[in-house]
Amino acid sequence: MQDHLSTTFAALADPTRRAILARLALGETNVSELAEPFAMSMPAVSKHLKVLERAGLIARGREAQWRPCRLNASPLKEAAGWIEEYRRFWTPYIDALERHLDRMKLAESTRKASATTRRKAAKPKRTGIRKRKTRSKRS
Amino acid sequence: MQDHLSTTFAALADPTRRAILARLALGETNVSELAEPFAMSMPAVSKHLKVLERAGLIARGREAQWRPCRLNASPLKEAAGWIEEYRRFWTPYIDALERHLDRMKLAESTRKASATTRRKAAKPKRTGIRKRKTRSKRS
DNA sequence: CGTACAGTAAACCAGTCGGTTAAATAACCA
DNA sequence: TGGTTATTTAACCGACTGGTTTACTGTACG
Repeated sequence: MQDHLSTTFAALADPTRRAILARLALGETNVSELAEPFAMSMPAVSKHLKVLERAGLIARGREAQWRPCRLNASPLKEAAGWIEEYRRFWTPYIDALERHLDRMKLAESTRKASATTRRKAAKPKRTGIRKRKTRSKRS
Repeated sequence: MQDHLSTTFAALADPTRRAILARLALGETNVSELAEPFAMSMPAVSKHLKVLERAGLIARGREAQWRPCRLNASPLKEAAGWIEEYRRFWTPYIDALERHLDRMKLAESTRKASATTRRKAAKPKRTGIRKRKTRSKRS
């Protein structure tokens, strides 16, 4: 796993690890207390913590025989930044407007496209996607 | 992979798939055009698309022999919502303030903790984490 | 000192992931 | 009809994941 973003998202792609982060948002604790709510062995939790640590999402210290864990949210900033780029696509009004404009622009470009040199391979004729109705199988 | 959030984050945890989403943010295309920038076979891209589709991040239609793909960002909304809960932990001022208050509260609670019945197993004495200095190996 | 406790490491296992090649499906085109 | 193009499916592979059990390392404490 090369890039920061990938390790961050991979670390977040597990409900146990997200729950651990949620717990750590309440303050630092040791491993046993983190493990307590989960129906799994300590080594399993220890592995999850290692994943979170390698993703930079937690920091671990030493306090006698305990290893206090603390949340470090800075990788989340990067992740949030990446996702944020797509906000306009889920903000309904913007999305609808955008698609409308897109369609307009397309209509216009196709109107004068007859004479244009064909670019790249196979720009499909773009009649739209039919909103999932025609997906055959895959119930 | 049970929950929505996990499948979404898992789908995002791959640079190829994020690049595909980035491409789709520019408008819908077919599979060949999506595959073009990547040094991998078509079936590999097809699998990535299937992952994205199962995560609800793209919708696929049919246009003759082409399968136009379109971005569907709504799962990102949920993901952004989850991450957003942690914003205060990476906003520096808020974070510092919060940790300060946390330390105050702790100092106070430990001051009157001598008489308290010991709760749960091993609440560590919480002298802090020493910011990664003592992590022994793991260069 | 020895014992109990907190946590990690090692070895193992089944299942998933990201990729491959080869073959199948589907639609167009001559 | 048969060929070309776009895409998916199938079978396979090596690597990684998420879990287990068992054994080890520290540290505290009686």
